[in-house]
Formats: sequence, structure tokens, C-alpha cells
Amino acid sequence: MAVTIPVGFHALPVPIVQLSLAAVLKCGQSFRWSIYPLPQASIPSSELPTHEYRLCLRDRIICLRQSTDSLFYRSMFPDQHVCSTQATLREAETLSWLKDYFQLDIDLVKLYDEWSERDNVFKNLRSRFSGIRILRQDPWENLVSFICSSNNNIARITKMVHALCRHYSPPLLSLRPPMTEGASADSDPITYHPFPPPSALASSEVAATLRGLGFGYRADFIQRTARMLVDMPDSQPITGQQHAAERWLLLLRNKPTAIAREELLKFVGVGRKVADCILLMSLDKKEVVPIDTHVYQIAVKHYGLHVVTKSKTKATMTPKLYEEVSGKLFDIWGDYAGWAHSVLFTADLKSFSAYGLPSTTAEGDGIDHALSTPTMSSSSSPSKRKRRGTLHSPKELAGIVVDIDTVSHVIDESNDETNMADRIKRRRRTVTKA
DNA sequence: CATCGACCTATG
DNA sequence: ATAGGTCGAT
Repeated sequence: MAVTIPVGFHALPVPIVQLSLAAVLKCGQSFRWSIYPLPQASIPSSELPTHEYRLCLRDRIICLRQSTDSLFYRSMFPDQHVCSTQATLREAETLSWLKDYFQLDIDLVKLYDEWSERDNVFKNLRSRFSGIRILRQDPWENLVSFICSSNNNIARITKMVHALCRHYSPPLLSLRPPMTEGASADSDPITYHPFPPPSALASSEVAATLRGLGFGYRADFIQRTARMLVDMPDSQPITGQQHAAERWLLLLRNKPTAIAREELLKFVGVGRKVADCILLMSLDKKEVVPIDTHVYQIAVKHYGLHVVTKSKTKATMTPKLYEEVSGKLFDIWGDYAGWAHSVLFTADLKSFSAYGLPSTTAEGDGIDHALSTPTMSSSSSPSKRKRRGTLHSPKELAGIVVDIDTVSHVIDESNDETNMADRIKRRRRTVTKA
């Protein structure tokens, strides 16, 4: 059958199982994409895009649509009428940005296969939550966005980030939203702003302004972090480059995970969880599994992790507990554990059904609905991972109790140190043996 | 070191 | 009380 390309768009062959825009752009990785519903044909067809997604990226607006097997893209500029060679160059830039941002060289289906083999919990979810991958974001935007994320929800983080851009970076251009079916009066144009550079947020009065914009206590963190970055010796403005401070963050991509994390933790408002999000989402540390209350709940519910705490009410996320939960999930999922984590996290987002995704029926939360009876993985593939601990009886391990009758993923009790290098070595051994 | 209270604000 | 926590003081 004929493939229809929306007017003005280019087509890139990307199966929806490799990338689901509807899931990825709204699951709390980037908070800056705008989403517009498209008019639907009288005969509904799954082949036709249902939404358009837009992002203001420095000098241009990226517009995306998606069908089952194609990604459609176009870019809009303030000066739309330029010579054809210039236009061609711009399209090439946009295309290469897309490949980088969505990391299209990574075969997500292959990863889903590997995770399914390692983990039955994942296996039972994969069909409902396909196409969920980690974006390769800009580190500076990622840093600021996730400083906003503490004690916060996606809806409000999104509002805050948009307010930040509106207030601290000049408008690039205004566009009408995609044509709506009513064809009645066109909607008002929307003004798009790029993400502001560190220098725009570094002065001390910014904190008060951000508070006024509803940032709460995060306002000071953002301003002080921007200040720190601008003041770094290595990030003094270079001629012609206004945002040289951002380069410093980008350099962390070349450093080992532990070093990069150490650097990130120096910024105010950046604790372990936020640092790990940045490592995973913009610094290429694909193995990092950030642990928030949400992911922790998933680990407890579906991976049989129990914690013994003195306070009867709730387990506080101590550094030790964080390490163990994160490490355990890494052991389950392997080198791309951070990517796997995002699938589970997205699957469990309650707000998901509100975005019209074909995920769950009614408002059942994703994972619970898909997995009323958790089944553990290595029961089906015991050779993949070595069991530790005594069978047939619950065992207490450094504050964590794992019931071995129902759980196959056991925390290593051999030492207190659970660094990634050790885990990788250990995994190499077990893999080469098998 | 683990633990605790404070911190902004908007929802259930 | 909780939302994808972090900071500073015991």
C-alpha cells in the first residue's frame, strides 16, 4: 500500500517497536516537548499519525509525527526562505540530530529480547510497552530539569520547565498548532523558546524570580548550580561561543560513570537519584538504574525485595539501600539496565492512560495490571545467573530480606561493597562459564 | 555512618 | 499524604 507522507515532512523508516513517541516523549525524560492532537480521518487507520510533537532546539523547531513504520520530521526556522543549499544543509542537520537524540543505532527490539530472557517480569510487559527507549538529551537541560524533579510530579515539572524557557530565553518564532479538524478559526500561534544557557540563570536575582514562577525551594538550587557552572575555570566564555559552560558538562560523557557521578553530586540540588538520571539520560551511562520511590516500589512489588526498617512506617532511601536496589536491578538487566528501568518505570506511570496510550484498560496501573502474579525470571533460565544464599528459607542480608522461595534475584551478601566494576566482572565470569 | 525535619506547591 | 529528593544538623 502507498505510504502517505504529511505535506512538508520527510520520512525516516523507523518501526514503532523501535521508538514510540507517544510513550517516550511523555514519560518524564524530557519535559519540553509540546504535543498536539491531529484531526483523524473518518475511517480510523492505525497507519496515520495521531499527534504532532514539537521541540524548540536552539535555532529551529523540530516537528515530528509517527505512523506504525515511519518517523516523519520537519524543521522550522525564523527565516524559512533561504537558498536551497542552505535548506538542504538544515535538513541534514535535523536528521543527524534525530538519529543522535533517539539513539536510532541502538536496536531496541534486540534489547527487549535480551531483557525478556533475563527477566520474566519484563517478558510479560514487553508487548504492552514497546518502543520505550532512553533519549540522548542535552546535559545542561537535563540537569536543570531534574533539579526540578525532586519531590515533584511530571505535570508540574513540565510547567516549570516551560516557564523557565518562556522567561529566560527570547522567543525563536511563533507557529500555529497543526491544523485542527474543525477548520474553524485557526488557533492562536504558539511562541517557542529554546532552553536558556547557564549564563542566563546564574545571577543572584534569578532565584527570587524563579520562586515567583512557582519553583519553590528548587529556585535557589537552579540559580546556584548555574552560577557554579559559569564560574568553572574550564568554562569561561570563548569568543563566538556564548554557552561555553555547557561544554564542561558534555565532557563528562567521556569520563567513567563513577567520576562523572562524583562531579554531578557537587552541584546543589543534585543528590544520588538526580545524578543517576543525568548519567543515564544525557551522559551515555546506559547501565545506571536511578532509584526513586517509584522504582523502589516496583522492586518491592515485582522483584520481591523487602526491607527491614526500624521505623514501621516507611523505608527511607539510605545510600546503602539505594546501592543495593540499584545494583540488584543492574544484575537482573545487565549492561543496558538503565534502559530497561525506563520501560518498567513508564509502564507503571499511572498518568499514562490519561495520555491516550494503548497501554492499559481503564486506569489500572500498568505493571500491576499486566502482572497480577509476579513470576521470577531465572526459574526459567537458572544457568544465566548464579544463585546465592540458602534455599527454602528467608534470608536476611544487610538489612534486606529476600524470600528465596519466591525470589530468584538475591542480593550478594559476600561484601558490603557493591560497585559496578565488581558487578561487571562478576557478570563476565558467569557469562563466560555459561 | 544512619536518621530526621524542613523545604515549595499542587493534587488525591 | 504524596509527587521520579536533597540539604544540613544531630
